[in-house]
Amino acid sequence: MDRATRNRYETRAQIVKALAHPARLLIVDELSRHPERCVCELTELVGSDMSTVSRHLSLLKNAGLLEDEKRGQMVFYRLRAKCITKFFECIESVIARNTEIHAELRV
Amino acid sequence: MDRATRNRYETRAQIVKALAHPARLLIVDELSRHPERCVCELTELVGSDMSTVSRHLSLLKNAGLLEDEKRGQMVFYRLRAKCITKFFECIESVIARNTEIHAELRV
DNA sequence: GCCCCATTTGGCTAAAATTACAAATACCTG
DNA sequence: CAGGTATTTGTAATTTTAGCCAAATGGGGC
Repeated sequence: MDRATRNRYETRAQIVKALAHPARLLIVDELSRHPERCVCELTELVGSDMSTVSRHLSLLKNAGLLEDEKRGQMVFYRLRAKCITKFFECIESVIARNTEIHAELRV
Repeated sequence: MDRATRNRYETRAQIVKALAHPARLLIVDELSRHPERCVCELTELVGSDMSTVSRHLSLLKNAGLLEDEKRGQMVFYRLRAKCITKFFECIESVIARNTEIHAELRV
């Protein structure tokens, strides 16, 4: 495999990694249901230290999944990649199927 | 947030984490284009040690994304969650948009 | 049974991710 | 400008992940 191809998968992985955390999935989910949310609101939602949430947010932003806007002393984050929502449906279908199979094995 | 909700995002994250690696994305991509592939073929594709690839595969399988079938002394893996393909399109669109913006900043 | 081949697992090391606390920054208010 | 609030960044400890080599497992063929 050539370097370009390898780089493409590396780039993709970077974006997927940005999503690969429960707190960050929660944040993205929240932002898919609301036009925007400030750091303070998201901090309360996630329930971790604000510094931790801020890092999660900048990670998502660096991946290109969120955008931010500073208004006054607050910073508002918005979801930039709306298509992510469909991905969640796929994930849910996988979970549903996994649960089915678990149930089968149990019977 | 209650424990059930927290668990839901934890479960989702586990699946996303399974995808969050260039080699694993490559594997899933390959399996979306072919009905099945044995470990030896995937090992050659990825270009890492077979033991490493085997671990990637069992990770994806445990997440419910792949299924395997042993025939003779070989093990064949198949993609179980076809909808993942759409996710890749979304990722690609994010990458495309990121590149655009980079270009803008450069000019 | 013995040897060979494909795959998985154990054990270990190195690298990356996560988190909280503390300190810095930035902006608003009086 | 002083004080307060929202957010980010520095730092350091802990945990998780990745990778390879070597050894184990499980079939197949002679």
